[in-house]
Amino acid sequence: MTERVYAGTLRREKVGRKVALAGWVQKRRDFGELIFVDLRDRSGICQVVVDRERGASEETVNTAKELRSEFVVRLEGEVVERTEGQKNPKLATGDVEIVATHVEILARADTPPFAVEDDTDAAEELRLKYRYLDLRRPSLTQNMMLRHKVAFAVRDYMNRNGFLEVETPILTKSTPEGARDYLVPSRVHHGTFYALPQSPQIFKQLCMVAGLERYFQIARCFRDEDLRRDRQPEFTQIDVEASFINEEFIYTLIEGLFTEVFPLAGIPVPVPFPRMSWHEAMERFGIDRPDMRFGMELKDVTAVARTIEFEPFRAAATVRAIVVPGGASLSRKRIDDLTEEAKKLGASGLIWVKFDAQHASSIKKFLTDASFDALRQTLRVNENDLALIIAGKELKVLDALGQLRLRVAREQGMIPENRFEFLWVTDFPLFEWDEETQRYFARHHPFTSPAAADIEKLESDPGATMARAYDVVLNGLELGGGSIRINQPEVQARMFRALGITDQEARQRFGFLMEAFRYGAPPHGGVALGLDRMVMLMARAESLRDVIAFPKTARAQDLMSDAPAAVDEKQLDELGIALKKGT
RNA sequence: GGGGCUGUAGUUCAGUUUGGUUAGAACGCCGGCCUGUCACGCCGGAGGUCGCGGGUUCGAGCCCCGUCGGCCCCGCCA
Repeated sequence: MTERVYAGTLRREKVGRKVALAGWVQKRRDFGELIFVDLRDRSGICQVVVDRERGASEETVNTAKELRSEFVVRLEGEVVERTEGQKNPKLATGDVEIVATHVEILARADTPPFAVEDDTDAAEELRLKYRYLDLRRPSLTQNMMLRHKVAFAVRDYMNRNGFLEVETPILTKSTPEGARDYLVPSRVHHGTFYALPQSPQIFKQLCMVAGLERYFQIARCFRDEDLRRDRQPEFTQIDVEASFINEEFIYTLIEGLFTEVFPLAGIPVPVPFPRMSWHEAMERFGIDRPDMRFGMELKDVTAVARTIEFEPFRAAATVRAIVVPGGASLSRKRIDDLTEEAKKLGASGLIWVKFDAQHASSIKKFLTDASFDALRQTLRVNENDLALIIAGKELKVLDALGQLRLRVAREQGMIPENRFEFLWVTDFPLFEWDEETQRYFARHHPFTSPAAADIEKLESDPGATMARAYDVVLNGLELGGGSIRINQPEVQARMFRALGITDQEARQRFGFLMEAFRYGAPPHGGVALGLDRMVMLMARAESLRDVIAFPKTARAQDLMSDAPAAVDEKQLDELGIALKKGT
């Protein structure tokens, strides 16, 4: 039997070879006794010629006539160079074609509900229902291949660096706090539930207590929260933990990993990555994961604003601005829309100043020539720039302006394509104050170590305590984050107290971890990277759905299998579960 | 939980403003012809639960109410 080769790999070097191809019919072009068939397999597409005048029997021609889109075929023939004028530069294999001697239909196919081709305009809803057809489209096939390459490279790299891949339980225990858990009822113990892991956090720390020293896992994680284009309810983390290490070890490890992974998609990775404290990120970009591909940084104009007879400026704790280059040409309507957006983002209002001949501004009657010039100098604007100014409480102002910066940049086309700006964000506060519940909660998680110098602040000034935590950011997207953990039981106890968790609650929720730490926990720390997001950026995809084989919709359903679905009464009985009326 | 957009042949859409004869187009599909196509071409043909349910009306794809699904954003995501 002739050896099968992949259709997309055929090039001029293969001319003269007898080969077999197997795959799906992309397209048939029928000229009677001459038939062209585009054959697709996962490697690509190659044109096949079935020609009565070039050795194809009548039977072979008749078989080729029967072919329709998505039929599965096996065929044999010879690789032949096309004559000049017959070559197709649009096809990677366009210099050659297969002159077929034999064609066999392995499986027939119904007409697909949409054409299997890259530039499909089929609705995503339809494509998700027939996901196996969607995945045949070369761009999705290639995304799956890229994802495999990334996962494979990660395993290889981690292995070379002495990390052991350890599987942790999927059926685990709910730890309230954090995201909503997916629950799995226990049949053996009615009324109790497993939770699917939000991350293997506690187990990987137990691996450190267990003395495995270096752990990693390509781990599925589950969070029952609403979806976004970059958020799926189940997703994959590259989960890493190591003992006897510090922050620098993690930075070097991950930078090294990225220098092997991102080039798989042609993306260069200059190391080391720049680093920025959380505080600086907030001040300059109004966000803890700044997109460094463009400027338009936030500027502090509080001092100048105080000189303006405009009450909101005088009353505000702080006044900040961004400068939109050439933004003076923005229409009044557009600026009004931005004002609306700013209000939705929590700003009390949006002040704008155009640095054009008219000095147009929403506060023109308060704006003297002197203050206009002072603003011009402080902001270092050019002619025809536009300043967008927000006054108010510091965090609200920074946050709203940071969001506005991103929207304006997107709409004004200020974000360069094909640039990849990596960044470490460091020195996070350990706690965040929650207005709603009037208490502190852990910004990262409750096992994050406070900075050595700040341990005493756990009791005296929790809000000022810095964490040994870090995030790795790419183009404004959080790729991952981690921390050096607490390994001293008494520090952990103080941490729980600062979080308002009683000893009893702590024992109930994390007792096994607390107990484990009494038996000698090495200093350790780690990081978790979003594999899906990494592949999404590498594939230049718009949505996580484009890099997950079988993703869920915005309402967390699988349109192909129809999950989630009702179950039999019998199944519920076995679990001791009765549904509430009306559901 | 809130906001925006959206659902009409297999597919992508038009038709909804101003309710009115038989709901159109392109691609795809089916049959025929065709030896250099790769958006093949030419001739002929079939194909509709206007998401679903109810209401208003002499009459609803179009108006009203409800409901289901898809996408994006806010909240949420330690």
